[in-house]
Amino acid sequence: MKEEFRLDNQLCFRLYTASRLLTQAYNPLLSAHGLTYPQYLVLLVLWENDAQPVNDIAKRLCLETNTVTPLVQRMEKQGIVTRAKGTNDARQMIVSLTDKGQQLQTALTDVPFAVGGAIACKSLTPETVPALFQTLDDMIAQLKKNLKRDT
Amino acid sequence: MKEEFRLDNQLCFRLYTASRLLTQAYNPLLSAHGLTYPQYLVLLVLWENDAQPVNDIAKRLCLETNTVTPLVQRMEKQGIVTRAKGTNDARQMIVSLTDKGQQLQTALTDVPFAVGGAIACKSLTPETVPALFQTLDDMIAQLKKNLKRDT
DNA sequence: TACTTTTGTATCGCGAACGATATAAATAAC
DNA sequence: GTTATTTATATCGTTCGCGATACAAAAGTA
Repeated sequence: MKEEFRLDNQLCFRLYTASRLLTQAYNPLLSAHGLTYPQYLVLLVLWENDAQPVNDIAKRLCLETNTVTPLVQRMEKQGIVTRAKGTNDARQMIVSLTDKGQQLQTALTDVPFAVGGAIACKSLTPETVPALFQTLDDMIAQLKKNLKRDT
Repeated sequence: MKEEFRLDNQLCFRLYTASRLLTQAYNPLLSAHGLTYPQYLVLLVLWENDAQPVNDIAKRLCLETNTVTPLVQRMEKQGIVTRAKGTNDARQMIVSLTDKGQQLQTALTDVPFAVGGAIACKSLTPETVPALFQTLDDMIAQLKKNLKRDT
């Protein structure tokens, strides 16, 4: 058994597991409002800048548009967002928050804190978090560059 | 716009993105052998210990058995593993590697190195990786504990 | 022994995620 | 100005991932 194949040596498995478990921590908080985690991410994007085309949302979340399109379609069906053809560019589909979508920001105020509590551990301190963010951002940037190159 | 809602302040979004992009880096290497990333994880588990029940594989990967069952069913169809009822406990379904499954370990020898190259960046050094592993392991342990408590 | 509870898998349904493909609109090339 | 190319979405098919449910086997209990 080669050392490189040991599950405990895999960075990817750690990221994969941490991501899934952390998403699970969000779930009860979000599903109480009929939301999923990816839908919550779309809301974060729109709360920062309302009325964005599907493509911009996808780019911001590093997702493909064929993931985002059905995602926002479901959100439209729930009355959280509206979808309207772009006026400048008729190809674009502009996604905008409804009142309900805006109000969710208030309803979800305590979500970040609740999740923060669920992951609080001795390895995550005000000193270590910036370094962790830096490392992850660096990795993400590197992966984006390398993945794009293969296209 | 509250600071806690800024996408750039979200740990979960970073983990989610890093995990997905890193998985995408595995994809061309694995799909060349007809594998997906979760199937590769099952192989890592079985290469360490062959002939395990579905439940043990699921626990090792922090997945639910209703995710692993169809996963190994597809792998069985591909001739990578076999599934057989347990002799001690007839409820268990023991998953074992076929010769083809064993040989994949040789065929995939260079995968860890290729992926290592794709994420190589200045934030990932022999000095920083152990700390990163520690932080992620710590987070994962904490999340497991808190998620279990809600059950 | 008979009954209840727990455990291990499996099935179903739904929402992602993404490769592949299709289509219309905008842009570039000629 | 017509044709070719690129761009923005959308649709389709497959594989996760997981909550809910079902069911048989094992373990615990009376």
